[in-house]
Amino acid sequence: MSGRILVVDDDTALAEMIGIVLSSEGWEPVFCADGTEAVGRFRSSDPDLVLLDLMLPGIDGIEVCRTIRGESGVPIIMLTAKSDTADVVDGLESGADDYIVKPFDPKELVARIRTRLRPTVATPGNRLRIGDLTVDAAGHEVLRSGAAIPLTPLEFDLLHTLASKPHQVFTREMLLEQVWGYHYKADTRLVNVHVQRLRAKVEIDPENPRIVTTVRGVGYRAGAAV
Amino acid sequence: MSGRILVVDDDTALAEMIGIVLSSEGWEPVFCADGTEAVGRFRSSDPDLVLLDLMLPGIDGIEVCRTIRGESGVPIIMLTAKSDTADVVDGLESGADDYIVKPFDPKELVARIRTRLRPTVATPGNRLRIGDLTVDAAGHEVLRSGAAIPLTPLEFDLLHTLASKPHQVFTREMLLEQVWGYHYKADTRLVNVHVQRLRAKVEIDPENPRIVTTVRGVGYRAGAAV
DNA sequence: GCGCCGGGTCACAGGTCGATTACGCTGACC
DNA sequence: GGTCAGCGTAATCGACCTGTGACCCGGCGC
Repeated sequence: MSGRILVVDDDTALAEMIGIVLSSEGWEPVFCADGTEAVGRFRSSDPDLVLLDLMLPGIDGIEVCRTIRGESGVPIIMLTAKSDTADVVDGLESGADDYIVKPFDPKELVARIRTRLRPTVATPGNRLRIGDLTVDAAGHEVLRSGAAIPLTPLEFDLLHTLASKPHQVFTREMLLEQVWGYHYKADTRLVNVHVQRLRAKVEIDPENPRIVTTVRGVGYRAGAAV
Repeated sequence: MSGRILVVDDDTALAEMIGIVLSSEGWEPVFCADGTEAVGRFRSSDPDLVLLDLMLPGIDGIEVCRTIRGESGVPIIMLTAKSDTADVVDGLESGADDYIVKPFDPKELVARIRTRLRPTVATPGNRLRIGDLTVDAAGHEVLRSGAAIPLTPLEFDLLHTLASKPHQVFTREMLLEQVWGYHYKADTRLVNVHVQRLRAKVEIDPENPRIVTTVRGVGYRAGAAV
């Protein structure tokens, strides 16, 4: 789970500390100390998340937040010394996704960033749960009640992609793009075959798939119909 | 933006206060005071958001959070008296989307709930409500009290189109264009047949349709006459 | 009562889509 | 150079949609 993070704060000492924390988690910090530059820096760096101080020289943080939110759905976390509830409300209403009050514990910062970067729904660490399976992204393996199920790299990527957004339907085109990296039109029957191979390994009863289910006319999804 | 919100808290006084706040914002609160019942209550009520106390009789809040997150991408906000950072981290890592420490300002609660319910790019909460049904566009399925109703692709498109504008009457020509893509004149009886097939699956009493109603001489609409 | 119209119900045949199997290719490893 | 796991392609089979025609039913005007 890597990502580029734009840090907008005029307190250079704090920004430096944040940078260290982010780097240690494997994220790439991009800095900006001025509100007027923030939006331009956002456009040029195209980050995966924005840490935004409310009190900024130049434009107000709220205004920056609105502008960015107007252009993008990127997660924005407000970061400020103000603790007044009214400010929290204003911040969230202006489009921020979260709000952290200084001083804060770096661990909490990391946890909240990770939550925002999490692809919709995921479970702790790098582990996804789907049905009675545990998909360990870091260890690149799939576990059922503690026992590892051997999968080929492709099968693992396929399962991992599906499990990253449980219940969301992926079309074959989406899977070809995300798993195979085919950005152009390709034979979608390829997906059928590999879903079948994946099922043969992970499903308890391949006749009635519960891990990877078919949505006729659309595609596949992780998780059985409730 | 209306929504059903499941409140899991054993402090009945607090729950009542929260209920008042939620109602005043136009949200519909559903209560649960016990951890062991929380998951079942979640499945039956199919809420749009969950407010979850960490300290619960029965199962631990963290465990409840994990279970719900394993089944659904519904936003979860942790609500707790603990202010230790480690708890915040645990809560977020277990799949919660936000974390509020008691005591809290109702305004902040509302702001954070609104933020989670806000349609974002990352979580396209494309869920439509029609009668007692939930139409999940992303998951491409229709739910009645948590249970999925199997529909064919065409039936789903038809219901989704009707549900996208509740109470609006669609002529058969409009439906042929939007659902079938027929831009020219075609046999409109085709629509009758598929509406009938759809009703046979989604209506509790097909004799008295309440999900898809007929407007004689005009067409069909989702929802009963007002 | 009778005929017309709009809509509901049913059965069937063709077609589409997905599951499954088989087979050839390739690159890694010994 | 041989072997084998992993992957892509093709062909077949079966299940399920889906469009169409036929018929029924109730309301309405004559």
